[in-house]
Amino acid sequence: KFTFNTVILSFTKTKSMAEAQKCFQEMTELKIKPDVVTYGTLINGFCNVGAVSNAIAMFEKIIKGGFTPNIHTYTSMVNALCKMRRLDDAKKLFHDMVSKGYVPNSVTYNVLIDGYCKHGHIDDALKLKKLMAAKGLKPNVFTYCTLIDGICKVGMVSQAYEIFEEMIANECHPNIVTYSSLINGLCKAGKVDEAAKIFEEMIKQGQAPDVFTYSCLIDGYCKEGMLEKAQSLLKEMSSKGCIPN
RNA sequence: GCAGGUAACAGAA
Repeated sequence: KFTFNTVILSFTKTKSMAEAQKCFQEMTELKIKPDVVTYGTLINGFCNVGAVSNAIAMFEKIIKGGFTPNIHTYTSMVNALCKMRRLDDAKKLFHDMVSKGYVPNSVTYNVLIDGYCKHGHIDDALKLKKLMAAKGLKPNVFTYCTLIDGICKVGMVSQAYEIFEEMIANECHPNIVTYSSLINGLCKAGKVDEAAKIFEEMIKQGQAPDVFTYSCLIDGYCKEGMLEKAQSLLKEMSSKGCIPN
């Protein structure tokens, strides 16, 4: 069973859902009982290729079959619905889940926070962050990255920066995604100089910029017409072993 | 038989 689960997971990671399903079938033919992980892996796999209807079908099938989903299963489904822009359905499932006695963990909150952010519902996202804190779940790097990106994207870069400061004050260490999101936000707001400062800061903090980080800043410089800066960054990234794509 | 190992969240163009 563990072997099959691992193989199925590999197929879902390479987005080969046909292979994953074949593997699942093979496993049942061998009378090996799929478990909650097997179903969870498949559901998440379907979600990641945008086949949310397959995910929902499988979710309903296992429930009808008397199988008990766990928090991972629900979280995957909530995430899928959010990514499909079906925020209301996602919220509904979240509440169903809670009313059935499941306790959302930080990933569950994070996916819903991301859903709210991607819809521009920043107030609701922040409320959810408060709620998770009230439940004793500390916002983590994912929570902060999600919020910083979301808040930047509704054009409230200075508020995003406040969240960034809050995360540092709460001893949650910014990572490459945090810095890149903030740099992107600042660049898109035309604040390339500030973005460059954050870029320096991240290096000072021992976080090596990657292709995403460089792309954000290079794009920022280009859009401001600062082409020399853009070119020197392009050179710099190659010299630091970060291959431009 | 027991224990352990497997699945869910964030960034650019």
